[in-house]
Amino acid sequence: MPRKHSAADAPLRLDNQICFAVYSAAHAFNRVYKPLLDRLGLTYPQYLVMLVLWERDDVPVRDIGEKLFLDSGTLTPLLKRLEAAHLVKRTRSREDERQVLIALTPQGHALKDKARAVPQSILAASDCSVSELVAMKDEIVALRDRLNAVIGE
Amino acid sequence: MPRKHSAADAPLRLDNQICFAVYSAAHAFNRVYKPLLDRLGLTYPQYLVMLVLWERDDVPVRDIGEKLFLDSGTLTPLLKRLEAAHLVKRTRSREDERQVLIALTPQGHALKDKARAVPQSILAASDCSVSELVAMKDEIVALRDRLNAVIGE
DNA sequence: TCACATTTAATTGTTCGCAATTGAATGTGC
DNA sequence: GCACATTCAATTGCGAACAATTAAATGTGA
Repeated sequence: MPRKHSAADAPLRLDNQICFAVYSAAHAFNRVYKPLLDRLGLTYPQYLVMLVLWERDDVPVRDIGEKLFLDSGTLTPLLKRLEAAHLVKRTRSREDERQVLIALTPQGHALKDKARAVPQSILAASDCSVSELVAMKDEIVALRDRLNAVIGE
Repeated sequence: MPRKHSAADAPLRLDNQICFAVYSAAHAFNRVYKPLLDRLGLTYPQYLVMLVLWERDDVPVRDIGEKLFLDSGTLTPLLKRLEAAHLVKRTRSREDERQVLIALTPQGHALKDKARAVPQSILAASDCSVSELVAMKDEIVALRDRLNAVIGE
């Protein structure tokens, strides 16, 4: 007779699933970021794009997509919103007319200084030592990369 | 003179951010789940709702939301889709007419058996021992709960 | 050169996720 | 019993996220 909490059901229990842990942690991060990013006028995915651009400017959409694991269906409208906010400029590459190059505007560059406060606040909110966070991050990245390897068959 | 990779910029670098690790790992999980859940006719958030219901049936929307950290704006349309797929039934509670109770249909119950294959496939894809995954899961859940505690001031 | 595949971004349609609002039901203090 | 706040789901609007398709530019082989 199957009981309410049979051992066979353990793998299906919500609290046993690492994917739900990751899923719900991502949402929790988003909620902590929200008020911080509101001050910058950015959403979290837009913030990620800006992080990429602050590292290297004038890159094709495809490069941004590879770093963030996002495709053009997500990035095209997002980048248009960043352009509407005067943070980036989108121009067709002259060497390869298929590519659209994304470059920061002066305002986009300037926003970087304001953004420096964000990681500090997040560190405080996580209530955790830097070394612990780095260790966790490395584990999660390793897991992510193994998962992504499976997707590519 | 700020160089290309100055130490002051380290906290803003994408690869140093645990939140991006979590964010991208969540997407990677989603992509691994996709083909498995397609066979069940479920999306990942729908699968999470079914996990909750397989543990305890006939619960108000609010209870599901608390377990999954989702609100009615997300759950109402999702539950209507599950109802359209004949997996759940939505009925107003007679004790409290504000509440909508979600109950599994026979088909919803039956789907549980097919779902048992899912966690196994995920375990294989993560290419990791169960004990390692459990340890990681506990760390991530602890981090998530600290973040959620900050949100509630 | 010319047919053909590949690359790249854009578009369309569906589903999440959440903030803000609405409206009905319930509970509370007086 | 009645004004008032609270609770709950539903709704609206916006921004991701992604699959599938489209269209243009480029590369490749015969």
